Amino acid sequence: MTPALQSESLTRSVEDYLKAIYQLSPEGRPASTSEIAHHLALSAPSVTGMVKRLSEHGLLEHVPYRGVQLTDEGRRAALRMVRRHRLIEAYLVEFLGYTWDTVHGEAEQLEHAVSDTMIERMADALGNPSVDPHGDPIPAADGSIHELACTPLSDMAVGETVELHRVHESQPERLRYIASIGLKPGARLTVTDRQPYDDLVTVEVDGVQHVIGRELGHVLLCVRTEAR
Amino acid sequence: MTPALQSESLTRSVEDYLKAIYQLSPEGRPASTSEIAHHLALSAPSVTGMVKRLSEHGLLEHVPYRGVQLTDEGRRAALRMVRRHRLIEAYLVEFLGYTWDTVHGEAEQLEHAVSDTMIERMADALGNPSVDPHGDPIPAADGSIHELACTPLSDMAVGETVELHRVHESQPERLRYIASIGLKPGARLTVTDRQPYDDLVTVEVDGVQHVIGRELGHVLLCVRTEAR
DNA sequence: TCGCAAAATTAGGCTAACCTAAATAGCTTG
DNA sequence: CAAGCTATTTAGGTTAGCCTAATTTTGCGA
Repeated sequence: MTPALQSESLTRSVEDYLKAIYQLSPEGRPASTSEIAHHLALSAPSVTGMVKRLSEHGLLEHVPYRGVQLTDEGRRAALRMVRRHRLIEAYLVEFLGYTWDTVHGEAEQLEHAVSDTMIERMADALGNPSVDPHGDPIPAADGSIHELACTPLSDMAVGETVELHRVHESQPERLRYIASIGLKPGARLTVTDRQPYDDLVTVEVDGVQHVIGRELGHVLLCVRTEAR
Repeated sequence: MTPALQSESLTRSVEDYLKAIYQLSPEGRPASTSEIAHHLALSAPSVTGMVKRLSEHGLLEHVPYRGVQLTDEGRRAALRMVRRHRLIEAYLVEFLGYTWDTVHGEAEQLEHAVSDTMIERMADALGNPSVDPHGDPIPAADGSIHELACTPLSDMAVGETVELHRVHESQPERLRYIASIGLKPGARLTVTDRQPYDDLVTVEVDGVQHVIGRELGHVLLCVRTEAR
């Protein structure tokens, strides 16, 4: 393995790859070349090439034709990017009048450009929050992260009342729709109906009924509560 | 000339070149290859190569062996970068606890990464300031810039009382020294002595005398005032 | 278990930006 | 006014990161 890349010297591309691989491999399941390519909007051969370089630098392990896993060093770098991204999102909403549908793209750029010092200043200004505006947990500076156990809305039974914790979506248009029907982290909702086809569930939010399809139901991560 | 580069598509490097050339050519005097190379810490051949590309894209005019001047389009792009840089500096000092000696490097990165929207939000949060923490004027969003007529301290005569308006310096260590002797934009100082060698002038700031050499004297830009 | 489709990799190329070494243009001065 | 120094440009090469086309591997279904 080539002399370790210092954390400073990771390029933008490398940072993007590491973050993508981290997000594509929950519980350390390997990520495939085509998943990574799709996530980053690149061709598969480009990914193969970069994966080779990154594994030579000790940031990940690649078993040809089998997939890719981050090493501890790679995971550390990935979590650093996730922390940056989510803190930036939180800062933009809190201090610069952004709404949750517009922060992703801006953060995607800034996460590569901001110094560690500035990130920590932003964290301080925010009071070291534990979640970002979508409810996603913000890894600590030491790399620890506490994922709250959530269940997708689509797995909830009729009659359950739940609190919405996370909204796993980054497309602005979809986020605007979600917000428009009152769904934000912290919202309380009750499952009032469920169709035997297509995982369609009906929920009541703020006294209004909405039908939620399969795709959306997987994006809305909830925690069960007692009805109030 | 090749189809105009859209403003969005300028690379980091191109933005740096344009800003450098702008800063190296007051009143439209052409900038030389070696000046640009020195300013950007690049080799002269690299500059020749980039200059050729930029002039093909209509951002500047190059007369071989004679130097380089920005076109209107190039100047617009350069002023956009200067605006970004200075607003970012102001924002970091005002809202994130930075001091004037530490903002330059951070802004140098951020100026390439921040969206136009975010820049304008920062400007609003600051109340659309006209100068940055070093007293340098911030170009307006439309590209207009109002340079206050200043005189270097080294040109002041004994007995004059002046107000310090701009400090043309970006090296952290030097800025810390300057601040440590009470010199900040807005400071009032009186020239109490002048040596017949080396342009050494003695000034009184807050009742304390300091000897200022030639280099520093050129960096401190002042406006004459009546003694109070 | 054979054959085929999908996934992955290899081969070969391109562009932006940088570099060093070599050649040339322009200025200055004896 | 020629010699020589300096500034600049040309020539040729490198690296990172991307691409398409061709090839190879894997796994699945008949």
